Amino acid sequence: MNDKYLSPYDASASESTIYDMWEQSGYFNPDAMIRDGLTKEDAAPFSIVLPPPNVTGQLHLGHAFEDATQDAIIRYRRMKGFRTLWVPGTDHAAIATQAKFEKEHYKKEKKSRHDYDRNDFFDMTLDFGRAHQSTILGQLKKMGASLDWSRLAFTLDEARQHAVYTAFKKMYDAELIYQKDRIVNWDVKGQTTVSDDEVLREEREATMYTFKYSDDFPFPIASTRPETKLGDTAVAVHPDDTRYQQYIGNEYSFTFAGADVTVKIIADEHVDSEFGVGALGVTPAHSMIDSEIAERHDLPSVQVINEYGKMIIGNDDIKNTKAAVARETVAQWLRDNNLMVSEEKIIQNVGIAERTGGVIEPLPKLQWWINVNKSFDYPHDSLTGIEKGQSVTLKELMLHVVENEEVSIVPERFEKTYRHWITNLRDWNISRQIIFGHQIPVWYKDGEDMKVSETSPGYGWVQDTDTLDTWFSSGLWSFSTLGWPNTEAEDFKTYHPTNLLNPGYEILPLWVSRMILMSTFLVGDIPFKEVHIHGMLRDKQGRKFSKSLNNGIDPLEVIEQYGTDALRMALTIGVTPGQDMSFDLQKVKAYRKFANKLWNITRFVLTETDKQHEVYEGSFSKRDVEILNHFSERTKELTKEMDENKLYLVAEKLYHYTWHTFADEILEESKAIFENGNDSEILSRKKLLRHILKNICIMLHPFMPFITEEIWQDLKNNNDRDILMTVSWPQL
RNA sequence: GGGCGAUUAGCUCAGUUGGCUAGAGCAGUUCGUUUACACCGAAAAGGUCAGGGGUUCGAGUCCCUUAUCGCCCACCA
Repeated sequence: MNDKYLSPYDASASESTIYDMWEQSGYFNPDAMIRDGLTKEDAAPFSIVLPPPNVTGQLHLGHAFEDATQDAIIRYRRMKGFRTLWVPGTDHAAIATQAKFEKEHYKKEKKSRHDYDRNDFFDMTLDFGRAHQSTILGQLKKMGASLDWSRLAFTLDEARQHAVYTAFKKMYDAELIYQKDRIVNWDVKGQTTVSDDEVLREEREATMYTFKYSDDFPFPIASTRPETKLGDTAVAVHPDDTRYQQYIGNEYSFTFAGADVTVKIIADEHVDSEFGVGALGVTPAHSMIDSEIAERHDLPSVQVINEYGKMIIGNDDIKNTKAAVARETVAQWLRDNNLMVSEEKIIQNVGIAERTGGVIEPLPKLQWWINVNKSFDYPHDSLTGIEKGQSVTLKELMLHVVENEEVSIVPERFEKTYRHWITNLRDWNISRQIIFGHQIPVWYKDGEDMKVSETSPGYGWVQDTDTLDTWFSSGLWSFSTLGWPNTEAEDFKTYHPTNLLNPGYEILPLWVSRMILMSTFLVGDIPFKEVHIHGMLRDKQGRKFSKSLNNGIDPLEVIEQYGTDALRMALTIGVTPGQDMSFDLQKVKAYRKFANKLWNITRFVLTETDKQHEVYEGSFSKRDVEILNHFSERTKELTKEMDENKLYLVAEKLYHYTWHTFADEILEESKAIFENGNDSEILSRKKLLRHILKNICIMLHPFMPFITEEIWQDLKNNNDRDILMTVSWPQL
């Protein structure tokens, strides 16, 4: 026996050696598995794309959680004989990365993006991202992730750039991408638009002002933002509201805080007559709802606030001041002119940009959009339930594949969330006024129509300066990583659609739905068959991990102290899909003990038996047959649960069997047999111990890949495969 | 305002289509053991499955309702 079993299992001593061995074997790559006859040539494919981590920082425990789950599934499928591919990659995370880089760079150099040429700034940000990428890849390896590194992708590399531009052109040609001046979520601080999903809500105290526009105006209106009222072009009331019937259709002109305002009284179903005074001042330029009303009634739009959050009209006290300041100035003006009816403190939700924390100022901007409600003739014939040429909208496609169960969402309740979200989906604003990202492939030249092209159409053409929303490129992830737009690429043909996606529920609208949109339109197929949703990790007290709470746990430190296998078990057992889980180091500790238990079980077996015992040809004793039958029943049950991705059950049952059946019962009674039994009983039992321990290693391998591989190296027989990772799952 | 989830042992959670005496890990109790393992073993303890009502031969599981906590969506101006 190897002396190393005389001391407790030391994860740190063996894990990196084991990982190197795997990596050098090349078997993370399914092609190598086939080449060496470890996977059958005609084996069914099984593929997962790694949700690409943002290159903004390091991996946290949440990533480790995802990695543990996906790697367990991948390792299982590989052992099960599938042609198994897990594609690694990272996300350039446009605005998040740019914001972070700019902040750190400013701290050091006192220079911002405005101090650099566009290309230089882009390159600097890219370098920053690349540096994080290499850290991230190192961390994934520490986790034991059996990703095929030969297929590493980045959402901003050349191949993905080509995919992005191809996608843009196809959608533009189908008239699903359009350019339009519309109200956007403008992040004043970040100086860019953000999509609806990147706007967070924060409760803030505000004042509800009730006032009249002028003495001549017949009734008061209410608003928390009187400064925007300089841009009102209508007052909307409910059509059935008797109080205002007589005014509908009238037009009033007056000067309001120095601005010439003309409002028309209109009737709109949207107005809630119960709320406030039941009359809504319509500001088409600075409110999403109001702009919709304006569109219905064909009202003009007057912009009041610019990109810097400053007033562009109004009297001298107001013009050029910040909107928040102007609010009070206008309120004072109302008081001074005896127009103010009442002021009431209320709590309201304010939109905040997710990445920069800046207040969102809705204002009109010329932007690029994806139209989710436009009908078009479906160009593919490969999607179940939708025929080629059938008239559909992107929204309908997104709903169809989920309702049709082509894409199944686990747990099922998230289908409701998904459906609800898609149903209310508005057009997707895909342009961003930042530098780090895919520059929009649209070119302009004086006197010519704009052109969509991957490269410059020729002399004198200037490219659109906006970049694409980062989710545009990650929406392509399931197929841009597999060779698309070359639809003849081997990987694309073999591995798409992928089998499984393992995202957190918070990313369902942002990413999962976008992948479905892109894939159903561009490829004519679903991006993945199953969405296996995970919950969020929380700390011991059930709080989110966050910087402000400083309760973060570095997975690498946990690994250093307890070993990757222990961490992986802790992130697997007791975790059900979609359910949040609180993380406690106690748990990791417990599974480190388990690793050591397995270590000592091995020590016992290696001490008492040798490879010769495995080929003992006598029959098993009656008791051993009983044990074997029981074990194969368990194996059958566990295999079924693995097929259903019930990792939390399998891992726990293996833990229990190993410790409390194999060690506590079988090993204990073996001692007596070895002392008092007859030769055939002893030989039977020795063969049995090796057989079961080997199978435990095999089945535990997806969860605890390192220690099981380490043990396998000492346990394997001449006719066994060299590397446990490539060994076949028990056949029944 | 709308939607969803959670509530099971001191703590963290399982409990698949309703079916033996409701399980696991950790913590705690008692005893034991140092030639596989003290990162150990054995034994016991611990639950009106949030409350109430209903369906059923049978409910932790299905339905209704109440309560508490949490999350998501929604620019009542």
